[in-house]
Amino acid sequence: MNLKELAQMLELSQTTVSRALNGYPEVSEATRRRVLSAAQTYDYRPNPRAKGLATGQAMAIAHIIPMTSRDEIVNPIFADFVAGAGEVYTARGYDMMLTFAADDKDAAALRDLVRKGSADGAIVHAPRIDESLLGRLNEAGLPFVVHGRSSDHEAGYSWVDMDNRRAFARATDFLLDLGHRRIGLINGPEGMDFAHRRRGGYEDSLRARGLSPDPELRSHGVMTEGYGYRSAETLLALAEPPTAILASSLISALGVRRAIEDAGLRMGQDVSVISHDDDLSYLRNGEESPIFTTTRSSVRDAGRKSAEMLLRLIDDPALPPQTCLLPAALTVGGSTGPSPALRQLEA
Amino acid sequence: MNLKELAQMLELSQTTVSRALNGYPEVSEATRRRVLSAAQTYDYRPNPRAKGLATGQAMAIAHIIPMTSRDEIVNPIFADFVAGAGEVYTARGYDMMLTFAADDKDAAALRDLVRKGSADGAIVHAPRIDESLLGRLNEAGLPFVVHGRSSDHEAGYSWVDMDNRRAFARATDFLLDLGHRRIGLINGPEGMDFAHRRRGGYEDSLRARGLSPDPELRSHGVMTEGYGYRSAETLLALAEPPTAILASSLISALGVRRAIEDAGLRMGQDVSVISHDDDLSYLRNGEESPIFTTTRSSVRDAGRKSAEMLLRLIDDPALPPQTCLLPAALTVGGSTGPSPALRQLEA
DNA sequence: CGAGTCACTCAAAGCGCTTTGGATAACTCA
DNA sequence: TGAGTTATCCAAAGCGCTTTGAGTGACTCG
Repeated sequence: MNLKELAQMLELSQTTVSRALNGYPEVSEATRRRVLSAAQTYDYRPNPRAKGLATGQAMAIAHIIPMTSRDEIVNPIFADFVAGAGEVYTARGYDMMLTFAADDKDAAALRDLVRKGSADGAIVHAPRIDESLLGRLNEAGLPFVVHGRSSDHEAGYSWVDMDNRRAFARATDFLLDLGHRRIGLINGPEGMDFAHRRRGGYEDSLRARGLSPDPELRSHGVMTEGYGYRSAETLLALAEPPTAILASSLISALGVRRAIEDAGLRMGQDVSVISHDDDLSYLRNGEESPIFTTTRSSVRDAGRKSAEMLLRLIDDPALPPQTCLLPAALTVGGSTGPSPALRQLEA
Repeated sequence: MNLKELAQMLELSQTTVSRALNGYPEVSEATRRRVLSAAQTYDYRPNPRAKGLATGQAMAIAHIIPMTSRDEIVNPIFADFVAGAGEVYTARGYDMMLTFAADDKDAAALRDLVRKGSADGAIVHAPRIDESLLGRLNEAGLPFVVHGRSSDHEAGYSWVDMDNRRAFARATDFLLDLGHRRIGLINGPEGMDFAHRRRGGYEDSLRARGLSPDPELRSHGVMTEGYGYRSAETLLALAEPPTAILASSLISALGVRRAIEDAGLRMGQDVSVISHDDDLSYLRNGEESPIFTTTRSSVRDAGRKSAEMLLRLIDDPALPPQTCLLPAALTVGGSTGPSPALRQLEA
């Protein structure tokens, strides 16, 4: 059942039917009702492609995942983020499409998207410190929102980001207040923007207390459980091991904890741990009482926020770049406590 | 730059240009080269919507994620699966779109998809034991592939699935061979098909040795770390606790391990653990030496396989339903050992 | 040498929708 | 009463592509 047929059934022109369906004013209420109910009973649904061709609107949002290599770690955050964004899209009738942009080929893929193409807007995931994608998207004139930021990218663009710097500064402050002086940082991959910012917050906080960050206490890597384990193992084997560790993800924090226990130490007593918690639905930080002390910010929520922002941008292209900085809550769990030195003093 | 303009530049008809571009034989090699190079230099890209309208092909695959509630746990497997499928799609020029099908509203969403609509085919994720989606998709005549199966669904459909039954039977056998007699099963959510099959394999294996499955040793739930912890805690507190535990996911296995250690026991000695491992890229089971003994099957690989199967089905609609049962490798790690009874005997 | 092939190429119709630029009839108001 | 509005509706022109059905030379062959 297409427009033409429906119009014939109703003995009306396609124009009138189209207008009735799309809520244009130049249709009498009587005919509109008639059209609407006919559309209902015949279960008419406009062909999105034809509509798109005619209007130039695709009613679809592209999610762009930069990938340097095929085998790159899939971001564990991704599923939750997308679920959040998906809620918003379905409510507004938008489709959602996934694009993997391999660094070399992405130019082509993006151009495909853009040329009044398959998507009305895009969301960029996991940007690097200097994400070349952003420049290209800006040139292309496609509305887009970045989940995260790209520190070295100077041009304006819209983003939704967690306050990584502040979160890690607060976590570091918290540990310093507990008397810890040697604090390890098991961070995300070197080139990622969020990792950059987290390190910034951590180092700022240390410097603010007159401590100079020790490169030995810092590591970068893909945040697997094994990476957390190995990094912590290395840290604990140092001549002067840290009494507290900051982990960039709950997954690697699980590895950190394992390393602590394997070393015969107790987490929260011998070694304190704070992790960032993306509030992933399948990796709750102890449903009842929190195991880890964390800086928490829901990725799903960030997905929702990003989608809403993007749709706003699409609705009104004149809008200046929007930004949204999500705070992270510092919630205290069982993985932190006073530094051993402080503990001795108290005893 | 569109076809018309490109044709004008070349002083050819749109027909010829279109044919040259799409590899039809009735174009001389000379003109084809000319067209191709012009397309190259002017960076011409056909408008996918127009192409779709004209051909009836959308060049897009829908991934359907059944959801009963907004807040349902997002499947942690999803990101990896989608990455695998995405590789195949991009290689073949297909787009990938995500659809969340809330049980009540999905009828409409699916119909949208189907009516020669936005997608040429679909992949259904995480089916329940009786997934009503499948019936609807079959009626609709849209090619689709299910990741997993739907036991109660009798009509034919194509699927790619891990051999859940066999994997869990083998794991159980392995534990039985080690002398374990009380084996716990910390399974996935009750209604999910894979959980159903895993339990089947586990119980079959027990029965084959004359043991009757003890309902007390079995639990169902969403596979978070916390769920693994609580379930294991409960099991270990039984009057006659299990000496071995089967976990349905590495994430909950981490919880199981924590519970074992919190109870003052040692994994692999006092309590053996086997987990299923979906080989997720961000949750490696010990990059160097495996921590857990697992039944492993790569979800990413399943994604690739599913996508390939679907494209085959789209290319040749006459094909009968295809199936692909992926084996799971039983790899021995440090989390299993002889049962305490056997250990004593040996001593 | 004329009919039949072959190798290329083209004009135009069509995919299903929106939108422009009228048309028509019914009303208004001086 | 006749010009100016207003409220409805319509025919037809796109949107950018594929594909059908024909046309045009050049070439083969009996």
